[in-house]
Amino acid sequence: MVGKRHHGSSNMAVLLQSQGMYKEFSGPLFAPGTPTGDSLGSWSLTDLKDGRGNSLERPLFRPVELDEIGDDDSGEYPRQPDKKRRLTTCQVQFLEKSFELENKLEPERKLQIAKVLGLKPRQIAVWFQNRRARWKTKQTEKDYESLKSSYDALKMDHDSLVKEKEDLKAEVLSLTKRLLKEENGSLESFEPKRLPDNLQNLDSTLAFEVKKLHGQTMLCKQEDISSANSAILDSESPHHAHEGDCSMLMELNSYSNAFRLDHSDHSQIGDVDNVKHCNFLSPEDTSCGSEFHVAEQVFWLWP
DNA sequence: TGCGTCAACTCGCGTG
DNA sequence: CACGCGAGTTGACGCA
Repeated sequence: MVGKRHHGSSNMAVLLQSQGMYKEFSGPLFAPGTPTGDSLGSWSLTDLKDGRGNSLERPLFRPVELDEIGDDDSGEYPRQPDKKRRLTTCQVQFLEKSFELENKLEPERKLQIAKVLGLKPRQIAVWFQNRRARWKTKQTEKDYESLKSSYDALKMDHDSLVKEKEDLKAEVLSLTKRLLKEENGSLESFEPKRLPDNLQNLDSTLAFEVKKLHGQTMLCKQEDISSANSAILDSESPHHAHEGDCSMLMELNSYSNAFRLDHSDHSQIGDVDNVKHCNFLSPEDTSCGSEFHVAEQVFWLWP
């Protein structure tokens, strides 16, 4: 018994010091008369506060009934009754602080805490397991809230971008139609002006790459734009429009697709798929008919 | 009395 | 194979 008392007291100091809790538990530990308190020295939890800041002067142990004390697994801890009983506020607070410091429980630490709190090591292990489960649940809730707010923000961004895109699309359509009207409705008088600088650069890059990769004469030439234009303007034969030249349209739409063509077979250039690639708007968007098909290409030819 | 919380249990799995 | 852990469940308990 003497050995036990000494052991418990020194364990307490070591445990509390090692956990940085020495100061908080520096007062007398157990209320006088607590059956197990006497064996563990004169510590108490008078410095512990409850959730409202009130001092907790309850004994660390709940009072152990005499008939609860008996043999258990280790023979060293009071036998708990079969009925479930809640841990005292002080025990929970001690465990919480211990959990804050380290949410895993090494065997030696488990024994020390069990001794300090007068509980079975098994109870400490169970408490830590349940505590980890509660922590994980809360963490999951936090993660969910965080992800949800991110999702909401992204969705708002996305929605506004979609709306902006629709507005721009409508504006393009409107301006294109207006442009055609201003040209007296005659596409014949429609002369494409010079390309924007960036597109001219792109075109020369294309030419270089075509020569380099295929060692052949460039399929599409910048100087053929005028003939391409007249072909494009032939709204009755979009297929034919690509046989002569579609350099600009191809470069704008599908750089890689253009290079995948088998240049020995020029008939592929006019394939339906390639016609699609030469459109900026989706192929499904054919509500405006061939006039719009031409108009949209003209729009991109226009500086 | 219904419901939420929590200690304790069971089961399955991973690890040394 | 013992041990510890996570996940799921059970049952006691406190409260409105």
